[in-house]
Amino acid sequence: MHSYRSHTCADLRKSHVGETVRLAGWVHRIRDHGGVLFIDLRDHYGVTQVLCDPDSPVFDAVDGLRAEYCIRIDGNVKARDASLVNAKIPTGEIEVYIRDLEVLGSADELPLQVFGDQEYPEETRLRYRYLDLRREAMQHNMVLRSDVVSSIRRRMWDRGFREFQTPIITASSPEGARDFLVPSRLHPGRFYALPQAPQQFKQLIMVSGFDKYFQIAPCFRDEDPRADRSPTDFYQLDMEMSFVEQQDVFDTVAPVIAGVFEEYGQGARVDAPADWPQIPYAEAMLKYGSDKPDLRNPIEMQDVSGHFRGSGFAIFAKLLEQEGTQIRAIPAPTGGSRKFCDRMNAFAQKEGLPGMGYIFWREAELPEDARDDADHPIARIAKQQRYELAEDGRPKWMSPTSVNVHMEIIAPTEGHYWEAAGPLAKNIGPERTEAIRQQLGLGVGDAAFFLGGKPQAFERVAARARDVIGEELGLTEQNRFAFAWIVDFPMYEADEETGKVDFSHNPFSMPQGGRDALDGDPLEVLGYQYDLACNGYELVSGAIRNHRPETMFKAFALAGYDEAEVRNRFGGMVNAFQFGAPPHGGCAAGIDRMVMLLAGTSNIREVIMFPMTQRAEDLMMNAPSEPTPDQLMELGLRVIPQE
RNA sequence: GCGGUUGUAGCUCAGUUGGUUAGAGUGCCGGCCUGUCACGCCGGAGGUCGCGGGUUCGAGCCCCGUCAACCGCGCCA
Repeated sequence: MHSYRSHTCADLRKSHVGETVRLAGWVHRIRDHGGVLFIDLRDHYGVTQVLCDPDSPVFDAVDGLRAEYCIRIDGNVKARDASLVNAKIPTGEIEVYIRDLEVLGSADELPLQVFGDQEYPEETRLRYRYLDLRREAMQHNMVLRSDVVSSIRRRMWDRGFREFQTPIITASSPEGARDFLVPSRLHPGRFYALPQAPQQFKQLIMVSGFDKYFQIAPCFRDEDPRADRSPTDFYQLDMEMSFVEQQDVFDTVAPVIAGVFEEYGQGARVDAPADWPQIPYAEAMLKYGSDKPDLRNPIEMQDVSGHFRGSGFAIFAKLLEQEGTQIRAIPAPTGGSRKFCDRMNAFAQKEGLPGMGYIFWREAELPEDARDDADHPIARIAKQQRYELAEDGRPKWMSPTSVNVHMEIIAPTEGHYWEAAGPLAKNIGPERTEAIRQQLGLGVGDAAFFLGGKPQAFERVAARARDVIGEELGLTEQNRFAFAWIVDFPMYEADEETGKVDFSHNPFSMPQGGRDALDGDPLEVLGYQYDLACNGYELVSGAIRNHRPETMFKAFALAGYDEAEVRNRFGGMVNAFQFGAPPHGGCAAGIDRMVMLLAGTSNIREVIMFPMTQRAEDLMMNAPSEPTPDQLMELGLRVIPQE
């Protein structure tokens, strides 16, 4: 018999009854009934109940076992009595009567339990990651990760892509994030860098004529992490194709992504690639305040500046006199209560804004003086509200936003109207609030929130407010993966303080309109640069590349890099482009993020085997650590003591 | 670099207005229990209240500083 096992802990069924088997695994749980001991023996595959009665030659040894001992047992498979079958586990019809025991690895008292679903602080989980990983949820996440990667490889392969490995120890690409540097022993004072992405290599692979490349590639960036962003290193499905335009890349990648989400999305609705909208960057920022909108949330913001210009609400009216300012409304169907509005206002303040003005609509009786006076402003408003049914009987004011939220609301009842409530409404008067209501397509029971200033200053909070409003009002659809291509990214942006023009995204992207487009205002130039957003996350980022050296030099010149500097920094690629570079483009999809979405978590560390902490330390391996003096000497380095 | 939350038994947490000996669950140790599958019952051990300083007759609780984890800002072609 094999030294450790004849079966796994998930194998045994009624058909094995009578056999002598050998199992190995961990002691998941012990139930001691004095005369009889039950042990749930667990391995990667499942759990089998092992029974030890006083007749067993190893009774005393079994009595000494504790949770998470790694053991090997021999025993006889016996059927359980019908009343004792455990329907929760596939092996629940049998149990193994133990005859021999070998302790393969004993266990001290545990810093975290493998059994059960108790939550533990991440510090504990990361320090004892190997125990954390034994837990059911983590075993599931890691298997999912492996399956997703496998599925991606198969799908790419099936589309004619081939996987090639690119260097890990390579040259710095100083235009992007902070590099991880690796000192060179053979060249003291010089450093390699870990690639932030295989960007230049994959473009060189296209120049080399391979046509379609992909790689499950590690990427390294020395930046601070977020919940959805791993520090130090992460993995991307990196891909590139020759002789393609933007739409060709979309048509190639979308089925791969959609296929993976359908395969592992556990029944959640996956929008069909044909239905993925292509939203220009500027439109995304206006409607969602973000270039990675969550389209499960139907709320769309609108510019309502016109209604506040010269209005009685002095704060906004004055604000609008400044250049580049705007008042943006976030409609909140069904959010029409003071309690909800106040909570959202407090949210905005917590996020660092002065606050969020709001209006909400409620049904109110017509004022005395409006009842018999058809020209009374309130009477006119009431009349409009009563007759705004469309031909199909649907309220005219219903926007796509509100249409599936409250179909039952038709119009104000006789003698009533929809009164706009809230301090903001009082300041700007009934006509203006009614115009806002009509523009936003809201009705009784709804609310709208208002943010003013320069869009860059409030958009981030507006986007989060939109998320929270959609979530709290139950407008954001669950069990769905909603995708959208964000296109037409600007090539350049101006630094807010210095006004200096720099690349806003990938400097290797082809400007729309090519070389000629670069003669005008740089801030107007759009790139063939695109992202794929899914449920509020940036899942994919890519571009059609700039493969013409002269266009590239011009593009870099606009950002203040002269030809010599470009040759110095990107010499390998620039040189290559002088020898017949094909038009090409591609993208990179975040593997960790994809698995995170599929695992239904919002913490990327849940799907990374051995993640770093927020301060980029590995608590388990004790990294980073101090080098020995010999190592430093050999590398010709000296550490400057920090203050 | 900045802001916020958290830090109490091995682990997860409670701890009131600053007031006697800091509690519960779980785990651990001991005892009882032959059908449990989150087994049950009885008993026990286990505490630098993150660390340092301060206020006070008295600090887990208030103040200052500091460390760590997390969340966010900056950052992230």
